[in-house]
Amino acid sequence: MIDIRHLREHPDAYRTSAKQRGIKVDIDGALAADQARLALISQVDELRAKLNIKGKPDEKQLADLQTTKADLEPLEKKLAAATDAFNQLALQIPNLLAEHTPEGGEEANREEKTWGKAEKHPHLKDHLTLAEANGWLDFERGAKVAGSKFYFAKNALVKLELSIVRMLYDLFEEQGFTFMQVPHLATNRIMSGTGFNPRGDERQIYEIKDSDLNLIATAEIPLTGYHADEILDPGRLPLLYAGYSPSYRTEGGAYGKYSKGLYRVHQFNKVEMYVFCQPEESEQWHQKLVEIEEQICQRLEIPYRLVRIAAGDLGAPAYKKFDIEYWSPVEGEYRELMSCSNCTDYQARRL
RNA sequence: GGAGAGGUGGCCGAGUGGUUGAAGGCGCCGCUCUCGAAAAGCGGUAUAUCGGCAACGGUAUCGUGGGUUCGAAUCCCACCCUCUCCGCCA
Repeated sequence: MIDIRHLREHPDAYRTSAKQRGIKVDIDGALAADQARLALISQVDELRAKLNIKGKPDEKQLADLQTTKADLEPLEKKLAAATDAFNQLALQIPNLLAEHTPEGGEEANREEKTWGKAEKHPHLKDHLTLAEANGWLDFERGAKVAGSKFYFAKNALVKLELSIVRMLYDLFEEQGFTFMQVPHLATNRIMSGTGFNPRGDERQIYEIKDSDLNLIATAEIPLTGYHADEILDPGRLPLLYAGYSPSYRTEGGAYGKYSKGLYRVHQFNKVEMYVFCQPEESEQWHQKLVEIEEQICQRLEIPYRLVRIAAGDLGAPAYKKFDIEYWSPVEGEYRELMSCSNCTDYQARRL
């Protein structure tokens, strides 16, 4: 959710952001709905003020109160409808764009730096061939149990993951993060507050039938919801959290994208870092998180590059985003490994 | 799954239809006292939103959503959550 007062004053900034992201939103409609809403709020408040008398009314007052109440009811209904109409439009408006966000789609993503040697070794086995040959991955049986793109991980691969997570635990502890295991289900409200569409057309989320719960697509979702409805004392900030959880994604419409082996699977484990901080510190913390991600790659001796994500490749909540892509020596190209976004107050306002 | 109890401000806790946004206490902030601190005393201390340059004023908020009423923290209905006991399963 954007700041409506900011939108009133700077609608063009939001128009530009939406346009560059390739998101169609009705800014003028939202502003008009906002004005309609404001007009109704003052009318309703005025009538409510009349109703708020102190003590017991006499008969004449009582008659007036009943008239006022009759006038108020239709206005309240209008206001509720106007508020809904406004919210529906406002919730679709994406966050602002940071300065120097590259214009264009995925192809406009800008390489900021590289680390390590990017050498191609086509004679090496790819991860799937290697893992299956060693009995580390079993997609066939995964499919038997849960369908295509599900897998069993075994032995050394499991040990590798546990080891990496253990390493991250130490790193996060060192950096002052609270490492959490989180609920793997979240309500519609928390999902959409985070910026995911659990029930929309483009949804990538598994929903739980006959409930308003969904499987999380990232630990970002429960971590964002962790402080929902709370007003945080600035003295407690920054709050540094890390979450470790499976991520469940339908990956609908993923055909055509690179999807061999462990790419585009429906379930994978992931660690998420999350910081709640003062607005004026968010740029600094964003940089810090990117730095930690780089440190992780460097400790693991994984060659990578840092990429600034272009406007057209950003989701609605992100104000600024970097990806870290690791170098794949088999394919001879960089592939997405981690990402890091500054969402400013977008999720905070929704939750 | 069944039975019971309960959800009130930063925290504890009063409050069963009308000057209750809510007693009292704790905490916090300011002042007095003190060389300083503690103690004591006095005063102040919720959030959101609308209007206003501001002072300030209006509205809403006592788990959530509905309902009754001129008026609801208080009465009715549904749901959510917590605690205790029983059952069932692991």
